[in-house]
Amino acid sequence: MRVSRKTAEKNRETVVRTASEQFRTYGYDGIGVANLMKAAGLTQGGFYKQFKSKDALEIEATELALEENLELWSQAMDGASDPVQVLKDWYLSPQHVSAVGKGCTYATLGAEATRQGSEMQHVFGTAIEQQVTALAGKLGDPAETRQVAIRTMAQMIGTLILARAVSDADLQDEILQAGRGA
Amino acid sequence: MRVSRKTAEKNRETVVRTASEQFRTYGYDGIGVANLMKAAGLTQGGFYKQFKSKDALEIEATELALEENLELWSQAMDGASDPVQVLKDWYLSPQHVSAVGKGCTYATLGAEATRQGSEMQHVFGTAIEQQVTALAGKLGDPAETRQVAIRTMAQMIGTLILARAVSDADLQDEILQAGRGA
DNA sequence: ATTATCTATAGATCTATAGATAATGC
DNA sequence: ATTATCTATAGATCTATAGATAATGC
Repeated sequence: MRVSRKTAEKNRETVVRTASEQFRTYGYDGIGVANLMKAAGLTQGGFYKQFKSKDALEIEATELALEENLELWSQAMDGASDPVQVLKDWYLSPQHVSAVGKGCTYATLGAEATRQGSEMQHVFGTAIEQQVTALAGKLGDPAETRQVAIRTMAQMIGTLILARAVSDADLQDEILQAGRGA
Repeated sequence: MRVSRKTAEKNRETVVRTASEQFRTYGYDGIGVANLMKAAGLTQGGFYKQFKSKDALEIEATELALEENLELWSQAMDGASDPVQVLKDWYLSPQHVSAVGKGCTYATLGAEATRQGSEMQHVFGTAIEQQVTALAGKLGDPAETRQVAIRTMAQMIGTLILARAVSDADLQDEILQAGRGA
């Protein structure tokens, strides 16, 4: 039953990574500790030896998801001559629309974060600040870049949420196209 | 205990209206039938004589919330010479940011709707289509108006979600200002 | 000997139902 | 007599804890 400390550390990371995808897919309240641990290949009993509470895991999993976000945006824009257009095309692709669990955390959990208390808001606040700074760095005019970066982020997030909320394929297409344009 | 049919119908409407606010505030999974009925001034036992299931109430309450949305946007733009700017100023005001329960349903429940099954997606799809059509009707150039309407909606929704996800007042202000500008 | 994970379960909460109560509506 | 709402509760599920099990690490 017992595993080595190295394996235990790996198991813990697997739980956080699994949770970061499951929360994005089902919401914080949409999946319980038992199913989370099962999805990570473990049993529920071990959970509270690794984490203080489900709330604590929500924070850790969200931090990981938001770090991945930052990394993915960076990669998408890397070396592009028109970084914003490349970012939009990647972010608003059908692949990202259907990749809910591995996709943008702002779009999946941003609205729920508002209800999760001040610690979660702090996690989102820090991440948004970093994301805006990183995106602004890719742009030209330093005076307006932060405002442009925020508008670009908001536009993409709002577009992805609308596209996903819709079942009609034509309307979804129209929404994504609008987001990619101007 | 029993009340007149007229009162019973009124009670049912109170439950739907209360639910439309409570779901926006706490999420579909964040409030139970017992607390919902208590918030409407009734007890939980009567619920299932009025509604088939909690899912059925979620659909009805969301339909009502989305109808109110359409109405509010319309009112905000009514008679304005620059309807989009007026709409943005109203939508991205500090009042709307804090009025979660009575505020925009796309921003509070749009991401969760994706997980609630095809019936809920259909409800959102229909509402989005109506909202886009109504907003496009307020704009000029008929060729691009739907795309502009969608972009405006997405931008506002994304901005509101980001603003609410943040606890830092300065960052929230910066986000809202970016959304109101160009 | 220590401890990572397991099985089992306590206690709270959630959806849904059953049957009692009392006012309406024929 | 009918029925809108109430109290009470069944059964499922959720978070969290207790104690058993068996492999690691001194």
